[in-house]
Amino acid sequence: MNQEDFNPFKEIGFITARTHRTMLNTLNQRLIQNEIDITAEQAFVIINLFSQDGIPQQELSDKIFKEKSSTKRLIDSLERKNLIIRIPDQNDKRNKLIYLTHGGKKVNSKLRKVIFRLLTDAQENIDKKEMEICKNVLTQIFNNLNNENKK
Amino acid sequence: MNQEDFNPFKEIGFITARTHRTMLNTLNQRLIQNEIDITAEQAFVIINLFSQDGIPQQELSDKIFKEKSSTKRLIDSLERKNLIIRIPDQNDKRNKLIYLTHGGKKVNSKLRKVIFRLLTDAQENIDKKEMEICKNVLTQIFNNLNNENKK
DNA sequence: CGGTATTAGTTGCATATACAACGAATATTT
DNA sequence: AAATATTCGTTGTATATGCAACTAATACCG
Repeated sequence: MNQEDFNPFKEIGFITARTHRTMLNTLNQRLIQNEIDITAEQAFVIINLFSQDGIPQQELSDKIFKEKSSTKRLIDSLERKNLIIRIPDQNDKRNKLIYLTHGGKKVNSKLRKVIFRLLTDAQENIDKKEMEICKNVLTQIFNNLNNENKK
Repeated sequence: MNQEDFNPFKEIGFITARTHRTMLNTLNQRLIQNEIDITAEQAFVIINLFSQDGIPQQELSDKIFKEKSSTKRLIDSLERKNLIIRIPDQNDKRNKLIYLTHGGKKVNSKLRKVIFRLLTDAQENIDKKEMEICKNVLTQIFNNLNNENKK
């Protein structure tokens, strides 16, 4: 890569953005097709809560790598749909613990099937080793930039 | 990957989203630090226009893989900053051609330096061959899902 | 113990995005 | 040529996001 003549559209930033957007849009479309009334972003909150029920908002933010205000609003939208509930933490009144409702748990299992299917379709004709390399590279980029942000 | 026990947070969808967001946020921060008064998304419009000046909005949309209404609003914001101008196409009055202004061209060269620097930092300690594999995998995923959308 | 710093959650604000519906211009079909 | 279909740009609507500023609760420190 050369400063003079590099083509930003062939670089990792643009390629990652494009693929991310496509996966997100496809998931959103499939959620509608499968009559699961949540968005792709909300889906990841549900799935995370299923394995870690009753965690504070801040902890959830850290898991899904979103700003706490963004996470709050996702939680708000899920609460309106009665898929999660917020319960104040008696041990530390700053915290609000998030729990999946019965409805939330039902949605979770439908969700997982749709996501699994999407991932399968997305990875068609891709070598498993190359997929692992891809994930490692993306994780390394994330670490490179993230460490720097903490300086 | 097994339907029963796959962990969505270790799959390509989540990893791509996380890395994309981090690159985007880092670029936005650096643009502010370098006193370039545009956002990361607007930056890609400028850069694309520099190599393809005077194209219609629709064509620009296709290049940057965004919905035409999203593209329109990016163009609106750049027009407000006097970095681009819209000129109606006399040959086909449906089209509006987008041109960089003098100010837009000046911003473009500052931009490229910042983006080049970001890409360099992002790719620290990453093997070049593995980076190429990563780009190819992401492009394949994009194609897999994109072709399907057109069915 | 009391003042200060940190943390969790909230809110306001600006930006980005997709989808659907629409009008105007052009292309296609009959 | 007239009717129909497509294309381009626009707008309304709903969602997502980050940053900064704020409040309340807790932790830390002198």
